[in-house]
Amino acid sequence: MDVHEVERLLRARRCSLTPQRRAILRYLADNDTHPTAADIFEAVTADFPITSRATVYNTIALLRELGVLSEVNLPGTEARFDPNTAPHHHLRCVRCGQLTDIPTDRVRLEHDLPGEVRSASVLFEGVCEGC
Amino acid sequence: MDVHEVERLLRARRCSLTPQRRAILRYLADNDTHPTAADIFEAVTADFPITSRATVYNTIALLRELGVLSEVNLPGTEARFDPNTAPHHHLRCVRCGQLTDIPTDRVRLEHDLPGEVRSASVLFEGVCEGC
DNA sequence: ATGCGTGCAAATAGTTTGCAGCGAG
DNA sequence: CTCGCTGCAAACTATTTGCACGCAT
Repeated sequence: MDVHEVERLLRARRCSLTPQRRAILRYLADNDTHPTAADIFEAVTADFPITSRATVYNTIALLRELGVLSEVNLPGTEARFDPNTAPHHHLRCVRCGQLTDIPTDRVRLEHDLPGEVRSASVLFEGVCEGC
Repeated sequence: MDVHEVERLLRARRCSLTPQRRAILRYLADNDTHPTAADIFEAVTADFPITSRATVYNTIALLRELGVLSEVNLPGTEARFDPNTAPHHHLRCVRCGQLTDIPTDRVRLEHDLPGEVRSASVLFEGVCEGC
């Protein structure tokens, strides 16, 4: 996620570039840790102290509308967010719980589904390299 | 999900076969609609009126422990449950929102991930046959 | 009989909303 | 200056928990 591109998109929409939004963008840019809303709130509060949960949720919703943030849901966990909106897959480590992005070129996927299939994402479960 | 097999598993664990649990099992058996906890509560209440949400959640947790029920999480929706615990994939229709099971033999999946990969499930997004 | 499972209600967690005032453009 | 954005707090939704009683075994 490129901060400047997002700022451009926000301006095009006549949305304000408030300090809170900047702080959230700064935290999310190139963040591959799949933070929860609470993670974002905590990090942004440390950066720009006066920020409320509501603003974090509002901004998440806005970024999702702009198509620069995607939501990842896994069984048994809260929603997580991913500034990487290019198609990619995920590996969840069954040992440490960490979620890792997997580029599409490391996976070959074929199917014979009828109709129009627009996208496909794979969730792998296994042991990650760190474990 | 076979009701009789589950009842056997429950007995093996010395768990009671209460009317509420039977009603829940009856509803879930061969149910491919991926119901939410609220769907289950509603359906079971119609079948066996005296059932509380807590019992539905307790039973869901129990069935998950037994490995006969799996949880499916999609962005922007509550948790859904699937009595089909064999490996399979999903197709979410972008038009009607419906979630359909896709058998593994309709998909070919290869990857070069290091380490031990135990399972992989694909979420397709597209237009389903009905639409 | 005896203990697990139940309903109920309250607690908790995550998220959304209403509103008045502030601040970005 | 003006309207969108914010913080706050309350509302809401989904889920979990504590407890006393009742029912399956």
